Amino acid sequence: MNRETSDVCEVYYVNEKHVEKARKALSPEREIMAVAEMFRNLGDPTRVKILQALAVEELCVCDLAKLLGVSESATSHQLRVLRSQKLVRFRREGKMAYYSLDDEHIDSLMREVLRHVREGVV
Amino acid sequence: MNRETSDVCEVYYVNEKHVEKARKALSPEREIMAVAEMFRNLGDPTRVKILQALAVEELCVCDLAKLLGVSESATSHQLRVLRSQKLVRFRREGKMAYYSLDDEHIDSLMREVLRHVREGVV
DNA sequence: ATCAAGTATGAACATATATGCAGGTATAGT
DNA sequence: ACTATACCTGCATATATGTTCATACTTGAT
Repeated sequence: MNRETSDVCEVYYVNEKHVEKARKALSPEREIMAVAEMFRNLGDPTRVKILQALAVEELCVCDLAKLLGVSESATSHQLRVLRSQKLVRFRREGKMAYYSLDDEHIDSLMREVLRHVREGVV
Repeated sequence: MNRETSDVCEVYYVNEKHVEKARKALSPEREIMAVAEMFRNLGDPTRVKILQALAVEELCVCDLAKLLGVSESATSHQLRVLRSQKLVRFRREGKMAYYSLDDEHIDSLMREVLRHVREGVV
């Protein structure tokens, strides 16, 4: 019944106060997009494996390809994705390109998610 | 591609020691898959917004739909994804379904990624 | 019991993603 | 110079993912 007339309506259907409060907590759009893209780039089994492997020590593309059981081309593609997000970096040494984690807290991020996943099983 | 003929090649081309060492560091396949799926589910702008909003306070579907500017159906779909990963939980109160973060370290995870993203801008 | 509100689900469509292939670049050794 | 090695990149495409529409469910009120 006439709900936009009284002052009660605000807390009746869509709670505008709550919506406003939540809206203020949101990051700006470009940050949201960046965060989502970062997560999306982490959201592939092959890339997760790459990051876990690189958490131990730096590896070249052919090592990674062998480890993952996929072609070097595919490995390179995935590394490009990870590079674009500054998740891994690489150094050239002669013909080889050695990849490593760009950041230590990438590893801690992975571990935290792993913990969450393991809890979920319980 | 494959060159496992001489005894020199092991430390020359594909470094088997490194590969083996890295392989041992990898989580079992199902955990890798779970981690990847978790990240993938976090990798959508709408879902990131939902989590940021719920970090403040619990909200019902229609509040979230209003906040996000998408249909309630779409909101519900996204919430189902988040529920499947135990990222959010909900309680029914009458007709309403109030959603909240399932876990406090979801929030800390989000913040850590946000930090990484902001560093990247520098 | 009927109706409407709030939410959930299923299927179809549109878009995005991962991978292999083929070709290309850069470097080391001869 | 030339060749081979290690890696990178564009293109094509099969698969996966997100969104929309229509429909079904659940609850509270009449």
